[in-house]
This record gives sequence, C-alpha cells and structure tokens, in this order.
Amino acid sequence: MGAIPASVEERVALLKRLNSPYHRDLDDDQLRMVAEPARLIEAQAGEFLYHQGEPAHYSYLLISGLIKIIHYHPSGRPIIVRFIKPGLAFRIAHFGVVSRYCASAQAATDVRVLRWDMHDAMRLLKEFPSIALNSIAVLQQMFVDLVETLNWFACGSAEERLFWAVRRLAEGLCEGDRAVLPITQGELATSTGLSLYTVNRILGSWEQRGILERHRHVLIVWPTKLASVCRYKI
Amino acid sequence: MGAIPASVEERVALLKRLNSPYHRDLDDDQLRMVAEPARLIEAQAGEFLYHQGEPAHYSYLLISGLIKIIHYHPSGRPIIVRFIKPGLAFRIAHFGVVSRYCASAQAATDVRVLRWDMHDAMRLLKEFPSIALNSIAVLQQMFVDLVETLNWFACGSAEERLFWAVRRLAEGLCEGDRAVLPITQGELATSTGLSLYTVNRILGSWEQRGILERHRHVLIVWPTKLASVCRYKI
DNA sequence: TCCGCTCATTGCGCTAGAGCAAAGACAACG
DNA sequence: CGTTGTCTTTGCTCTAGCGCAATGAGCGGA
Repeated sequence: MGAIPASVEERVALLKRLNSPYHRDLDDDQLRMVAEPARLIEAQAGEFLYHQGEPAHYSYLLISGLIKIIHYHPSGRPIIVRFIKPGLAFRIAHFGVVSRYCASAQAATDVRVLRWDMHDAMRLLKEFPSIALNSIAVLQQMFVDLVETLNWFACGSAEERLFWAVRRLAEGLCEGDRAVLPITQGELATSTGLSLYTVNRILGSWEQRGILERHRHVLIVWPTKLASVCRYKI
Repeated sequence: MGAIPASVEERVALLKRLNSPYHRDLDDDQLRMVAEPARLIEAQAGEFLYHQGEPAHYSYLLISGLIKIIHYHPSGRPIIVRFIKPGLAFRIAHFGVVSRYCASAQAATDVRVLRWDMHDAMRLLKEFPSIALNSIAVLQQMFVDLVETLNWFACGSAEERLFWAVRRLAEGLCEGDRAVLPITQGELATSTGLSLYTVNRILGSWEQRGILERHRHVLIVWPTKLASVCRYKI
C-alpha cells in the first residue's frame, strides 16, 4: 500500500470521472475543496486497507478495482458483507460514537483509492450538506439491503440462502449480462453459514443448469438465469 | 390511530424531554422550527403505523410506548428487525431513491408518536445539518448492529442464533438489570429462522438456568446472565 | 521440473433440528 | 362461566445438511 503522487487537478478529475453518489451535487469549485485534502493511494490484490477494530483514522473512496468488506465473528469466522465498486465509499462507522472500523477492507484486485483524514472528512461533511444527505441515502439503501439479506438467512433452505448471497454480491458487479465475482467457494460457505460441501454441490447443480461458471477463485454469474432457482417473485 | 391536539409549545416540550439523538444539538428556537410542522399521533397496541411497500409519506419519532419494526420475506414470513424505543425515529428509507417503507411498523404497546410530512422532514434535514449528521451516526450504528447479527446468523448453532437475537432485542430495552420483551416464542422463531419447537426447548432450558422468565407474549430477560450461554467474548 | 499449497470434488455416516401431532394454559369475549 | 382462539409444551420421526476422509486439480516458487 503506497501513495501515488497526484496534483489537485488530477484528483478533481478522478472525482469528476467517478460520478460517485456522494459528490454528484457539487460544482467544480466545491469538488476542488473536497479533493484538496485527499491523497491517492494504491494497494495490491490481497492487501488490507484497514482491519476491523482499528481506530478509524481515514475515510476511503474507491477509484478503481474491487474491495471486499469482511466482517469477523468473535469465533474468527469471516463473512463477506459486500463488495465495493468504484465510486462507493468504504468507511462505514466513522462518525459519532463509532470510532473504530466495524469490518475489514481487503483489495480483491489491485486498487486505487482516495483517502481522507477523518477530521477532513468530517469537516467536508459539515461544510457541504449535500454530501451528508447523499450519504444518508446510500446508508439507507445499504441498510435495507442488509435487512432483506437477514430475512433470507432466516427463511430459507440452503439453496435459497446461497441464491440470495450470490445474487446480492453479483448485483453491484454486473457488466453486460454477467457478473464476475472474485470469490472462492469457501468464502461463499462462511458468508452464508453453509458448509463447504453443500456450497460446492449446489453450485455444481447450478453450473449444470447453465446459471454460472466456476473457475478458480472466480465465479461468473448470469443474474437473469440465476433468478430461475428462486420460487418467489422478488 | 388518531391525532391528539397539541400546541406547538407542547410539541417542543415533548421533543426537549425526549432528548433524541437527532435533535440534541438544536437550541430552543430551532427545536420550535422542527416541532412546528409535526403532529402528535396515538395508536393502540397491535395497530400498524405503516406497512412495508407503501409510499413513504411520513417520518415518525416515537414519544412513548414501543414499536416493532417487521420485515416481510416474499414468502410472507416476517422477522422482527428491531424494537424502537422512545426517542428513536422509525422511517428508514425515506430519502433519495427509496421512497417506500422498507418494513412495517407495529405498535407493541399503546404509543404516541410525532409525525412529519416527508417534505417537511426533508426540508428540516437540509436546514439543520446537525440533524443530518446525527442521522448518519444513528444509521451507521444500526448498520453495524445488523452486520453483526448477520454474522451470528451465518455462524451459529440454534442456541447461538437465539442468544444473539434475544440479546440484541433486549439491548435497547434494559431497565435496571432486566429487559421486558413484548414478543412471543413464535415471533422469535420466525425472526431467527428456527422452528417454534426448537425455540421453545432452548428458552425452556434457559429458564431453568435462571436466565429469563417466560410469560404469555412477554419475555423477561436478565442480560448479564444471558451472556453465560455464549462461548465467545463479545 | 518437481514439490507443496490452497481450493475443489465426491462418497458416506451421523446428528441437529425440522415438522407433525396432540394436549395443556391462559386471555378475551359474549 | 363456558367457548374460542392463540400461544405453549412435549414426544416422536425423519431428513437436510454437516463434517470427515480421501482424492483431484491447478498455481507458484525454488
């Protein structure tokens, strides 16, 4: 993980190109004020940007690549909470009471991120109410998403739980009619609370039905076909 | 569900007494501006304030009583997402893209709430950045809480899942050393994804160990004792 | 080129917990 | 004060999915 030299202009350009949900209401001058205290950072696949429980010193916005947000149970068992794609911030739990990272962030591919010191991030949030309002919208969407996931966990058979987990993770990662998930079957197993063996058998049956392809460390999913395994209208 | 006549002064007084996390940074004049467009509403135990999927016309703040937030799976199976106690807002998913209630709100006891028209709520949010910042803090805390819950669902045995569900629901409802949960064993079952019978048997064993008392529709829990059923340090 | 590691696959026995049935307990209501 | 409906309790059977074991497959490093 290291800093990449980048002028303010370059950072502004990155922000403009991103069109992130947080900064969409800002004009050029305002974007410049946002970009000014940021630093451009790169990290290699597998590196951790931060770890669950550490004091939250920074706020991040993903520029390119893919980030895995991982939450660890007290037993040490990890679940993949979500993927972050470019334009989304990952720094949940920065303000107020919660001053530690509530999960870990791992680079799933080589990544570039913009990083703000927490104090700067807080200041910007106060200075530009539109960022705060947009953050609320994003957070609410994430919250709703998580409630739904919880309900699927409570309801379903193994196949339904897996269906929902794959669908959810694939959702943000669609390109054309397919999504590429950088995830192993073992990770899917811990994320869903199923055993490795069960996940393997279910994915096998889905592959036979042409719903997805399994490769090493990677799952290629056709979300429209995936829907056929679910009995309910969503 | 009906309106209770209340002057602006009375509504301001209610807000001041509540000391809700959203409005703690406002002075008296500002509180008055917040209270002005609100209406005081009462509802009886069992009534629904709103239903999942309806257009979200109102924003609510609980004054007295207890609210259950219920999320329905496409199959119709409900889970109790959380209890709302006085001072907390329940109107998640009001702004931005999400314009429908993402869950239902049911009065668990007779309740009184303050209600804002969504347009007023949005206007106040823009007018008073401190409300937006505090909302972010509350939302983040709720999000973190939900991620933890999800992980316990993925990890655990039946007893661990139930432990976490009871602990979580009891957390906000502590009075002295005990918490009174207005919940049936059947509701706990659907909320945890366990069967009625399993919940009954586990709660039975906990009651024998003095961890809780079961009454009709009500669970009395001693949270400190509850911790003893969990193998992990939390 | 071989070794070693991590991830994937498959068969099989076993157990936690689902699900049915049937009875008991309590509250609300006429 | 019985009736009705909802919630709780318990015994019993059965199966979905766990978890072990053993093998295979691909990748990286020396």
